[in-house]
Amino acid sequence: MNQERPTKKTTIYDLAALAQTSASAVSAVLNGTWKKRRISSNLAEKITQLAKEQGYAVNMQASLLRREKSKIIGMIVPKYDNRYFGSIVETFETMARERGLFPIITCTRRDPALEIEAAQTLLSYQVEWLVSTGATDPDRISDLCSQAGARSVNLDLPGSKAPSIISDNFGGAYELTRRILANSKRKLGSSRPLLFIGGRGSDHNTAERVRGFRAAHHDIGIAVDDTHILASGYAPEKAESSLQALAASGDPLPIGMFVNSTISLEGVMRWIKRSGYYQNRTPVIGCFDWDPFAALLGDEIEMVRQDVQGMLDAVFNIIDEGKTTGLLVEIPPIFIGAGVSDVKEMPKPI
Amino acid sequence: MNQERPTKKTTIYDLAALAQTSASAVSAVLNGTWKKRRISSNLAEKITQLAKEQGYAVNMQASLLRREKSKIIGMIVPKYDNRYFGSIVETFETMARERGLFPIITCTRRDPALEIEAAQTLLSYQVEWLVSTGATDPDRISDLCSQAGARSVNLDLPGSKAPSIISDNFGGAYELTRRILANSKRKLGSSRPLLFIGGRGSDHNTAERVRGFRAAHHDIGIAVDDTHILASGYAPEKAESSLQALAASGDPLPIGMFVNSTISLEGVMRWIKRSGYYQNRTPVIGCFDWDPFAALLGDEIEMVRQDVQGMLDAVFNIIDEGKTTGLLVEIPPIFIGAGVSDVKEMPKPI
DNA sequence: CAACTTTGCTCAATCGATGAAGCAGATTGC
DNA sequence: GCAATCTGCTTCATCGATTGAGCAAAGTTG
Repeated sequence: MNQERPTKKTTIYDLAALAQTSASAVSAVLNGTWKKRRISSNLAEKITQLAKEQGYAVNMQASLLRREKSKIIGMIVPKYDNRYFGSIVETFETMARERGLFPIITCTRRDPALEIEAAQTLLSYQVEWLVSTGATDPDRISDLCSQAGARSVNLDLPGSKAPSIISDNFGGAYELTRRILANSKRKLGSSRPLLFIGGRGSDHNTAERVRGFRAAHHDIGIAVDDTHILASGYAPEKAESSLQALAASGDPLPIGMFVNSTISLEGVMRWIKRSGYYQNRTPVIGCFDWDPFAALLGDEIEMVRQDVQGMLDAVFNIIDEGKTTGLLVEIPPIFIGAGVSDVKEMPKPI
Repeated sequence: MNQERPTKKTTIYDLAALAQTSASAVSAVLNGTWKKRRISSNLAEKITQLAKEQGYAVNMQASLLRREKSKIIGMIVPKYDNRYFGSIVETFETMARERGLFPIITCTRRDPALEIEAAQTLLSYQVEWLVSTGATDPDRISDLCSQAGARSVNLDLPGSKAPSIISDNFGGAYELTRRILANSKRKLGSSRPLLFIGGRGSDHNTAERVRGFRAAHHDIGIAVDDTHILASGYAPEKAESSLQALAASGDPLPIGMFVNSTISLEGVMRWIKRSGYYQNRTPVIGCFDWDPFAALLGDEIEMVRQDVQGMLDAVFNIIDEGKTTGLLVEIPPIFIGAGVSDVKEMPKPI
């Protein structure tokens, strides 16, 4: 069954020859404009039949070259190794397809140089829109896009040169902190300040979450210990070594933690298990992100789930309307399991 | 900063006009063939400079139309919602790029119709190779590919019309079962048959794993209870409801389980927690797949990690060599944490 | 200095699909 | 019965990049 297959691809010219007609008739039939172009349904049927037999597939390169719109939408994503990005990508693909757009996704492994290169490649493929997810330098990408006549949208991390859709990091962190503090009080009788761990202090999201974290402490009159804000990176190892270092300093660790992502949580849980620091009583933990297994890891892990569907609804809303103003949309994250939350200062999107 | 941007894209003709030269000189300079084509480095520099200033990006559609090879490689993947597929996709992208290939990945959400449609779309984009990961009907896809003059490779689930790379499901399941049985004996004193849960009985991988599961039982002289093989699907809910149904039947559940994937494990863990069936003593569990949080879920979860890097090395080995014979390569999975394993009957790949 | 070679470029065809324009032949209107 | 309209196609230019062929000018050789 595996002959050497130099099978030259069937083109509309081949089909035209077979059907004794012209290439343009074939083209019209196969792209659905044949009624408009007054091709008889007789010929249409014949051509369709032949195309099926020959396993004809349009050459997109040729087709797109001729058309004005590519109907291609690109996405840049940092990693595929957690549920958040996985879900973003899967939802994005589905929603793009629903709109007749062809999604091309590219993973840049948090490498700034690769982000730029990937953006350029996607632009070469004539994407009409480029969604930069968690990009280090979204404005640079927006510039490239506008040079190439493509539109861009930022997701997860905001930029100033394109519409940006992000989680309400401040509001979410405020509420999450409030809950961890409440759990901690319930469990231990008194309210004590929490540890903040994970993320990069320099990025917008982490900064906003730290702000929410501080605000929640402030509002119930607890002082935050600045040495207990450990935003040293996203990798699990970073979280592990930060905890290790802090524990080694002799400073007693807080019994409650705000973990900035599931990736960091991985490191935190591993350290807790390995170090035995907390012995049998595990700390009260909250995580700004969600993972099904992490959610099962003990009773006191409070998780905020970012509203991926909501965020992508907002992204495609912008795309559908063709907006390009630099607006910032904040989507409230979802608190799972627990009852109704009365988050204050949580601005409604749009 | 957001003018209405009808910015027509810069073409080689625009650059040619600006540089007072011909389009073909511009083309030669920008695609690196200018030495071969005897363009002076003077002109080359001038054109390069202009291209940079104008933010020129080659139009891939035009370029690919003219070329013979597209250098595009497609991948079809069922889901992005677990570490296994996430890691496959990320590794695949990296390895493709290393080879100067442009990866296009598409997610089909385990929908057979979407698989075919996606394959066709990718072929329209002139992919040279198509890697079908976990496809329901890989042979159908191989047929489409060979009609279109593209090559195909199957990953994770085997087919008969293209080279297939899969985990050594039999060997892995045999060893995993052996370990669960050993753990169970250590914990409970006696060896009792396990429960097999998750996956689709009809798919190759599940069938092979059941075979390994049976063989391991057989080899230590324990009979497998056929009603304890629950391969009712991949979704977490399927696992949950199967367990619920089995428990409701009055039949006491085994105290050891072979869970066929992390997705199923999600349902299993949820059911165990919700139902309270096992009360405080959790069953001895093994999972044919790996997840960092699941690995932290208790002490007795034995996990096999599929060797993604090894599998993709094999995939690209085939691609690099241009092989098309229908060989089947089985890659041994990795047992983590535990010491050296003495798996018998584990055939070496290739 | 005539005959070659080399240098540095341009011309024009081409890839496959698309769609505006046009052209026969059939049909309708008055 | 002749113009106007309609039907059902075909012709051809076009999208942007690539590349074989070719050409003029400069340089080399004997």
